[in-house]
Amino acid sequence: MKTASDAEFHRSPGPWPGDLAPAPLEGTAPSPESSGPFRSVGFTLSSIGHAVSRRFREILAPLELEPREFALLRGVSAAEGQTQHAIGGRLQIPPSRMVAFVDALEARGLLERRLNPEDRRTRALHLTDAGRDLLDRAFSVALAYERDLTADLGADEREQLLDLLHRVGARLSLRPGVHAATADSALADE
Amino acid sequence: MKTASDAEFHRSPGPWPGDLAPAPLEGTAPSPESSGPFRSVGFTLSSIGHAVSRRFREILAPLELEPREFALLRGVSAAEGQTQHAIGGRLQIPPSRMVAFVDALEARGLLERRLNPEDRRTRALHLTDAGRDLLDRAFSVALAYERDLTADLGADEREQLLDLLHRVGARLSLRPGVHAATADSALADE
DNA sequence: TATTGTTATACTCTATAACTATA
DNA sequence: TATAGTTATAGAGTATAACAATA
Repeated sequence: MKTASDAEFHRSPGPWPGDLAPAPLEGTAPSPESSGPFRSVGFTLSSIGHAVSRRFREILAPLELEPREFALLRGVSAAEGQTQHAIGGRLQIPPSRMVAFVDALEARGLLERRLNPEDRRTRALHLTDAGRDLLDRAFSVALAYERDLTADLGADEREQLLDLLHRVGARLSLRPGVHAATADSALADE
Repeated sequence: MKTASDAEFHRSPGPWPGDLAPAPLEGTAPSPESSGPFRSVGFTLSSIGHAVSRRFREILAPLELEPREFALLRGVSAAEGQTQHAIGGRLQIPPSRMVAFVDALEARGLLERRLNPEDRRTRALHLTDAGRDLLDRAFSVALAYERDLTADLGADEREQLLDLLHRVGARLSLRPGVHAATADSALADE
């Protein structure tokens, strides 16, 4: 049993260990269109997803913003004035982690905690003008990145890709255990 | 400047911070520019890649094998008898990390270090029978997972997906800096 | 002097749980 | 008694550098 959410703000599950072809390490460079006869969708998805995240982190770096900080600014922007608890809950950030994130962004003047006279335990989060400004810039960076990523795709291909991805993604949201693809079944025949 | 490789055995770049639609947290999206169903390829790739990795870790867990350990076993299997240094180099595992990984797998009797009389600094890595056995089982689990992931796709759709993914992936292997999509450009117009 | 493998150290990240102040 | 936010603590993971043995 997993304890709780293992969603966005939690530790990454780590990389995929390589393609399924038995001996890909010899010979030529790991070029994307290498001569492998079998290419795993799982491997490809995992490594491209990894690369997409890494690159996004890189292009966001000049704004001195981590992806998760971007996400938090977005979360505040989308629910301005809500409590730290509520916003953290939506992003599945544990309370104790929220403190550090908000501290850092508040210290940079990007958002602020406001006291609520009606419930003096809570802190309402608001973006500052600087925060809104930076969030706008981060958005435009993210949009440029998105355009760049899909620059070689026609509009129809882009839709096709998203459709196929969602169909694969739908397989993943099924609960584990009802699948044949667990190592338990491999253990069974030992 | 990055120090060196940030490939498979290094810390994950972390999750994508959410889709690009400005206000996705409320009930229905009152998004002004991207009316409704704008879905970012970057977001989708990142989150599905994440989910694929996480699930793979889960289905491998009954074998008491982490994805990276699976990768290392594969690496040894593909280059049996080569030095720890050489195999680690191919998988881009820093030397000091190799020690711990090999220690753990050797302690479980899955691989062994053999001394090389011709160069007594080096350790040649070999799989044991148990290691080969476990690797086989891990492979069959990975193949079942792959089949499950793509169960809703026809053979042609599968090829199409891989093709589209590789075309997006090709955008990522370009060096950063030559892109328009860096936050530097957003900084420029402040 | 360079290289292979090892060990040691320091640092980051984060999960957990105590703690406070309110309610 | 329960909740919002904070602080403290401990543990995992890992990058870096020092190190020993060998070339």
